[in-house]
Amino acid sequence: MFSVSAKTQYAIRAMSYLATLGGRSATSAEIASAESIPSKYLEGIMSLLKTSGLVDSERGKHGGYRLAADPASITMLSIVEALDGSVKPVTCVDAIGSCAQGQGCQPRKFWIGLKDAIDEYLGERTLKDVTEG
Amino acid sequence: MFSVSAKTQYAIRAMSYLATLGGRSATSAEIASAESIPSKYLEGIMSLLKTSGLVDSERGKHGGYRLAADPASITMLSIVEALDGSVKPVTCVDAIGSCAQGQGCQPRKFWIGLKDAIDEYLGERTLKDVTEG
DNA sequence: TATATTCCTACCATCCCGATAGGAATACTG
DNA sequence: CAGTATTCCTATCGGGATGGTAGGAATATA
Repeated sequence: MFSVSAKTQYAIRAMSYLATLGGRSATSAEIASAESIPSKYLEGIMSLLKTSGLVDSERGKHGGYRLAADPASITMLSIVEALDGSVKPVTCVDAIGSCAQGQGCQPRKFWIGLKDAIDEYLGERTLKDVTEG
Repeated sequence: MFSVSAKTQYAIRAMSYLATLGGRSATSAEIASAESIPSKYLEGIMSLLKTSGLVDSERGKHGGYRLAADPASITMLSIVEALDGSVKPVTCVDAIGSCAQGQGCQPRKFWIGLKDAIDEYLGERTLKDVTEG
């Protein structure tokens, strides 16, 4: 359980690849080829990364993608959230007044604690940590 | 992302309900009614809990389910694993030699670390913690 | 104008999941 | 033994998410 979508795994590999380029930009096709990711599928992923501000893009000839920030300042949490949304074990974790049990709901506290644990782990590792040995 | 299946949430509620009975047994139908869980669906869930040794069951008239252990010694991890399997963000976390990158694969270490963080959180809370206020 | 790229929309196939149905096995009760 | 209440097993189904494809519009360069 708690498996990570292919989309997110692809995104991490794409980001890692960009991190190795030292600021140079790469086209979606180049990344797809280098990382063995379905080319057309990756296009959509790169768009999501763009929307979230994790990469910058340029269109037209000689266009492509580059990291929008230093690998050391891009958290894994930001990548994961860009594709699959925020960590939410159960739907009520962010619905403040929605719990019929009120603010003392113990299960809800339990799930929020899990979310916090995951967010903390993902938030304190960066793309640099995962990319470099 | 990382949402918990309805099956697991149902299971936790069913286990919580059993925990309130102080050792008395309850039928699947009673639990379903008390917790507003689809009755037939819950039957299958109880079977899984039985297989995992979390509950004991008796068939026939006056049959039913009871907790197999004290709520304080049933970890949330054991419940979650009974239904959705072990925490496995990516498939390679437990495939020792399967990583083409060898033992130094950094992404794999990252995912294993996430698994460990989740397992630790779930492993150190018990049914008692979640059931009681 | 030609070409290479991002970007947008629609579509499709497949799998997973929540849920239902029906009935077999089992155990108690009179 | 007959009836009944239960667990347990197997099959099925509909819907939604997911991985992946297709085609083309917008945009930039040469």
